[in-house]
Amino acid sequence: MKNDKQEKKMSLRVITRVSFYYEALLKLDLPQDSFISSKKLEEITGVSCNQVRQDFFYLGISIGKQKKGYHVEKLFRALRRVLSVDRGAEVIVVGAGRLGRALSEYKLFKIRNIHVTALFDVKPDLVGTIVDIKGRKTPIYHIERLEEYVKENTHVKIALLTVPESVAQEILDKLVELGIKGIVNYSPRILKLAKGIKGVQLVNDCIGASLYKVVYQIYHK
Amino acid sequence: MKNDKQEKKMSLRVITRVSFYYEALLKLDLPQDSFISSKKLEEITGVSCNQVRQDFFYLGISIGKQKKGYHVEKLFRALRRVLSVDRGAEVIVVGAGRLGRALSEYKLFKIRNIHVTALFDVKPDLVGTIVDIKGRKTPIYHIERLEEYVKENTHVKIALLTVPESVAQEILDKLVELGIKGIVNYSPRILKLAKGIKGVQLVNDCIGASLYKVVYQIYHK
DNA sequence: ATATATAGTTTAAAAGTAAACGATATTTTC
DNA sequence: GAAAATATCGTTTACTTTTAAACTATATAT
Repeated sequence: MKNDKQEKKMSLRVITRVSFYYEALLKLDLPQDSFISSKKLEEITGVSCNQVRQDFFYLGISIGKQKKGYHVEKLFRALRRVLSVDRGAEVIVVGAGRLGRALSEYKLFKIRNIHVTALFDVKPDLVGTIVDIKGRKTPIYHIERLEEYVKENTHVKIALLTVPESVAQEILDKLVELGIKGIVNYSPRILKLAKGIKGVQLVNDCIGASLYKVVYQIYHK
Repeated sequence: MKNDKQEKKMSLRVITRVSFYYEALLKLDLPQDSFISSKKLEEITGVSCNQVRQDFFYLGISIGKQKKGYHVEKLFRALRRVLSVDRGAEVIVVGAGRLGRALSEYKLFKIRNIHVTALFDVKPDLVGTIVDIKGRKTPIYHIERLEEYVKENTHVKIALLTVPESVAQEILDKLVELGIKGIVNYSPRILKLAKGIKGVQLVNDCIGASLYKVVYQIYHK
């Protein structure tokens, strides 16, 4: 079966791996006209060389040279394109607790051209303060100002949701109502979009689950 | 094909969902002798009722009554058993940055009987301080004391790894060498166990990837 | 007695992963 | 310089896991 080279829809797994390839290239900072093999990418990212080639095939990136690998500059451009790095994104973080602030300064967002422009919370000791995110002064606003902010900053289309699960669904609905088009929910509950909502991207991510798995595996061996 | 009811190996996906069921039961706090249906569990956890039944079937939990659902007390016990909640776990966090500290106070660890007993870091302004984790005073030690700590606290078998990716592999290897049996790696790189290592559980979890996915999806619609 | 809600089970479909294979450019050997 | 060996790719195939749907049975309610 031939790969038809048209744009494919990537799953979360694929996107994660492709991001790793991109970040590996950035980190290695090889000469633009050198080559990197799938084996080398395995070393750096931990993704098997078979999987690397499979991903490139799936994405229509067929620029490899036998016995050498992939031309660094070409690969770099190809990855930037599939990831839409050039377009970047400004996002807000709703819930300025430890997790929210940790995400705000997540190192790898910067090189992906993703920037947190504001945080929101209800806690009086957080609201009104300014956090420093890689040199940028970023404010924490009261959550009441969410609506105003989103309406004034129409380029902000994405929110990271790090509020307690008890209010997560409610705030998600509010965000969607305000026109937010992408949400990552980090509360330990699978949130859902209200019926009939189209064109909004929602990803649920439970960061505690990995530890659950390890605990489980240790007791079941 | 009959379900043979022997203990099955759960994947991360299954464990995550089962944890949600367990946490939903805790949260609802229904009378012990009432019933809860798969539909109701869908409402609370976001997991479809089909998937709920499928999971229970897979796990050999067949305690449902038609037209009523699952007996709350029985279900509660069954879930505790498959998750090994009773045995609990004490874990350490290596890397006391924002993410490390966020995880330390992760609400749902407590109800799963998981407790962080110590954090480790190299930063002078962190080392020596005490953080309060749900009422427990928890120390941040210099990472040099890792070996000593692990050897003195042999019941600690699990570590959460929240260090920069540049040192992640190195510290993972160290942890394994010291006898740690389970590690969750939160750095954006797929770490691997050294060749020949058996009986150690490693899960790689990249918390930034979900946002990457949302950004991607928004630009590819 | 019939209808309905709900479970348990099976089946089918989709997604994801790993492995194998053939092709070819470069390197090595004679 | 020619032939053989090798590294590496692109592609295919097979396998496994995961999810979704459909179906059957039954206890309760009408």
